[in-house]
Amino acid sequence: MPRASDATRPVILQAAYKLFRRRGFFRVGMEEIAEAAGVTKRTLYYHFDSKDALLTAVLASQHERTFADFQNYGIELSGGADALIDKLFEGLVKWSSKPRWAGSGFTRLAIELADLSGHPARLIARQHKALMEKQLETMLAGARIPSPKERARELFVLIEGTMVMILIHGDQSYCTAAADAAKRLMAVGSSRSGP
Amino acid sequence: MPRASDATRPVILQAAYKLFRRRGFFRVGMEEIAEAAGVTKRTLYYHFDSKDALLTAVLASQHERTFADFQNYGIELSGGADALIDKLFEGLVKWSSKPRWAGSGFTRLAIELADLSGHPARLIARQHKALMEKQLETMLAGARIPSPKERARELFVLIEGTMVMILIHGDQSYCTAAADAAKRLMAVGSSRSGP
DNA sequence: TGATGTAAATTCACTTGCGAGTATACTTAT
DNA sequence: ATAAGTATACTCGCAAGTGAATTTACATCA
Repeated sequence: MPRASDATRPVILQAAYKLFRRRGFFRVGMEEIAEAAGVTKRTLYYHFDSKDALLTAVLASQHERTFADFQNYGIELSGGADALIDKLFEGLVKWSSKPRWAGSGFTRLAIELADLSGHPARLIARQHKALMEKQLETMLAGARIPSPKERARELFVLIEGTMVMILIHGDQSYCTAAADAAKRLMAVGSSRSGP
Repeated sequence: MPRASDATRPVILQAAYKLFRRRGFFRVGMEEIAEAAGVTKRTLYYHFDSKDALLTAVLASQHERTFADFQNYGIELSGGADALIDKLFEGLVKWSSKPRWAGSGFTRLAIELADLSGHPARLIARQHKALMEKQLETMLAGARIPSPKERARELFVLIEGTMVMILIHGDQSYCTAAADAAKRLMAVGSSRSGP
């Protein structure tokens, strides 16, 4: 009983992303994804040629969602950089509190496929991170921070590192530590403190 | 033809670690590990009860090695914090230049087993990272940095984040960016820059 | 309006291969 | 002789991917 042409795809993509993010790529089977999406495995293969193709589509779709959200996110940056940083890291605290949180799906996949640098999913993850960093730069520029490009990169590294540490230790206090560091970095800019 | 009693174990551990770090846990088979170690799969199961047990032993053994190295590493910190930071991030540049580099094996495993927080290997990875952070604190204290505990944590987050970004983008310039940020963080300490 | 052909969409049941783990026999040091 | 250690040759289950039939939406035509 075929449903409306392209109503199934989004359902599959959403179910697959949920599973991939939580348990990784290799430990999730197509059967399981099919069940979660309420379809048969064969239907999966009707919509996606292979597991790799599904992964690639999932990441692409998730990038659309996430990146759009992040752009809206930065619209009302009435406060300065400190307000932005607080908002970012408070958001991370909230996100990482979710019961089965397992970090960024993009980061997770990049690491899981660390040795497969040519994999299309890797390319998407890379582009996603690059765009997010760029968007962060735009936000910092909007907050009148000098050298926003350099500061954005530093902030991004802090955020990624924080997510890893929360994942490893299950300790969200890394958020406040990183937020504090980030604020100081934005304030200080890149002036070598003379000897 | 049995070799000297416990000569085989280290060989297996080394071969397994190499493979686990490069390709992750789930994509490496016991057969493959056996071949790499120059033994049969059955021999693996003689020395280790299961793949999980092998993983746990591998991480434990690798922690011994790495942590000892890192302790010696900090012995001759003649220079101040800046010298230490340069040394750390230059080391990271060198390490990440290796042909098949795939980041820290501990981080990789923690992420790959993100949903299995009870897994013994996760515990070892966690302890390892905690000890490394502690050792960093000791080094910073030796370099007369104020609040070494807080600074060590910030530095650690930067390092982890840098490794992730290098892995994602294949771009080592994150090292210099992070090193610069780290130096400023150590210099500035945690003084809120008043408005 | 209503029959009907057609292609999109879905299902059930299957093959196939790989990988974890094992039963059992063999080898060598002491 | 005996026990630690290694090898050969298996079982077994799971997961990726497929073949062929089946169901429904919808356009077209009498």
